[in-house]
Amino acid sequence: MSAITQPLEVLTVSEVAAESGVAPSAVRFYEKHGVINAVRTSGNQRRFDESTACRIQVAKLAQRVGLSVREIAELFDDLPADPGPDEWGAIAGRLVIEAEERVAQLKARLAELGSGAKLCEIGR
Amino acid sequence: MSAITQPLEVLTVSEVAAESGVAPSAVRFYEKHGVINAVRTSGNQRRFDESTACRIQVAKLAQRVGLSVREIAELFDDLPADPGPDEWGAIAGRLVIEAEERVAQLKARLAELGSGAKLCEIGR
DNA sequence: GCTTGACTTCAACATATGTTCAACCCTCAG
DNA sequence: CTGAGGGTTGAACATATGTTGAAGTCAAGC
Repeated sequence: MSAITQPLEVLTVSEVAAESGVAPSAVRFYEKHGVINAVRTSGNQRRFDESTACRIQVAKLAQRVGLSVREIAELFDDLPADPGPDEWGAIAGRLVIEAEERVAQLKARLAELGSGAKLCEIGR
Repeated sequence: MSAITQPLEVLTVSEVAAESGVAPSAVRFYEKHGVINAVRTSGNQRRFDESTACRIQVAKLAQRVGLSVREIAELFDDLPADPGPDEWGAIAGRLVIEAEERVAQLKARLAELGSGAKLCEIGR
């Protein structure tokens, strides 16, 4: 089994930043907080794999629906390096579920506020 | 037409805080940023109307789905003092729409990321 | 093997969202 | 009218999410 071990982690901070549309400082920030992962060269420079820009783009979407960086890092916790479409799909699914749950909770609590006439009286 | 002008703005900071489940400092923060409105007594103390606690509770829900305090203040911009159920309903509706729009955008962009195989490859 | 451009860390700054504290002021029940 | 309890402002602190800049190191093409 000669599985060729290709250089999977090859992108620099700037490359990832350009690919994902954020500043290099943000790339370092996301690594520090576990949203993305890097290996280091012998000279201590970060190298990222191809999936990194995708993680960042998903992270930005997640922030928009209310997830914190910590929550996003947790979401990605069991995402392997170089994930396949199936693994990405699972993460995306979980993110959508979480977002929909928040909206469902929003609706439910708004309804509560409206019915428990005492506190508030939203729509009826 | 002797419309009795009842004391509509009568609650103190602490009362609103207790009613809405946040700290008094947060109540002052929300007033400062236009999420809630106060009138002042002759001695310069804040007085809020009964709808204030409701605004705050809705604001907390809105934050959970990704709206900033500024966005929430804008949402409440055309909410009158002492709003009726109809006005509350309109605000609640707009908030739900906004939240659902964000989730829809999340789904759409996740789909884009998955289809434009070049960038990412989420689920297929 | 150099030089130049990119990378490193660390600290300071910036904004958003609050909390805490000190010093002072108002309100209202008795 | 007075005093206790709560309100006021402002500054400092705290956390989250980044950006900027300085001082020094690495990488890679010539």
